[in-house]
Amino acid sequence: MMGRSASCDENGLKKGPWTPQEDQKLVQYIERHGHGSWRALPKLADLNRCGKSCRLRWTNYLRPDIKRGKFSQEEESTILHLHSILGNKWSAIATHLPGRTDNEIKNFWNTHLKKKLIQMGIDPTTHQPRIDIFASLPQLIALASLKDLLESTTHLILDDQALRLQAEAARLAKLQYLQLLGQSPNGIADMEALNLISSSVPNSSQFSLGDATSQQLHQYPTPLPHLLDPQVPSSFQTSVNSEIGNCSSFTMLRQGDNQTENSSSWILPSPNIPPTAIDTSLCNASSSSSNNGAASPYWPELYFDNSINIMHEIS
DNA sequence: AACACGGGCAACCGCGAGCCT
DNA sequence: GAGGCTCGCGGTTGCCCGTGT
Repeated sequence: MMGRSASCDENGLKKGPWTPQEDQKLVQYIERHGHGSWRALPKLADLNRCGKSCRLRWTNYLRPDIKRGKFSQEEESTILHLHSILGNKWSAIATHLPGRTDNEIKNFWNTHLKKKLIQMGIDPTTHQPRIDIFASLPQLIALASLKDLLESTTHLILDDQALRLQAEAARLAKLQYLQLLGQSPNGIADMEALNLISSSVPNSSQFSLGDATSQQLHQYPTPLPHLLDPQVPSSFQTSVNSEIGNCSSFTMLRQGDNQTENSSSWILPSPNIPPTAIDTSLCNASSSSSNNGAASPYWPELYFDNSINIMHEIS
């Protein structure tokens, strides 16, 4: 590979958080002379930092045109849209968000948007509904049914044998679910999703995976009412129920629900958008530019209006 | 009041691309 | 064409602070 710049810890250069004095020196120097060569800058500006650190500090924090504060709904939508096309091309995404840095967008994605998508049952990498999670529904439904059945008869059979049966059933269901996750190509994302699902379910600790043998089924809440994220509107849930295995007609609206946080409207393409057409026009095109081939046929129609322009910019 | 925990974010690290000699 | 230098990008780390116990 090509040569690489010297590491910042050479020559005892300072690392870590910047002091106001250092900031001042950097800003004053760049205002007077421009940054020029980043490698030469620290010496010229009397900073005991490496050039890389100076560049990062300037581009991510000190630049005068940086917009700080919360992301607006419009910005959030733009990021989602662009990520669905570009994948983790944060710098490319940042060029469409004036005043926002790639680092800021990346952090916002990792801490907010990614979780939001997972909670909504959407794979944050592909931006497609997570049918692998839905595929595990039968196991969980079976668990719920068994629980209901047992509950209805608990007053008749409360002896140790019944409790052992419950525990064994719960254990088997969990093992099945673990096997399912193990077979999934999205293993890690699945675990994230599971954690998120668990975190959104009251008493969800009872669904933890580490203590399968010790749990007893009668402790479980009825999973079904919670299984689909309560934050996901009913129109989506209904659609999910009827469209498992046929995701082409997903419709997802998130308008006027009881989200407490500052959420934007979430709209998945309506059935009148032929996914295959979008696949060929966008997904294929983006696969060459995106590391993950992360392209989605499942984002709002309005997002696609300027997609062609963006794709032109990419190429 | 003290401690533990988790989320958010700034900063660092390693790699690859582009340019120059 | 090979090798060196610089810059920029994306992934990751670790600190800080708010919140819960």
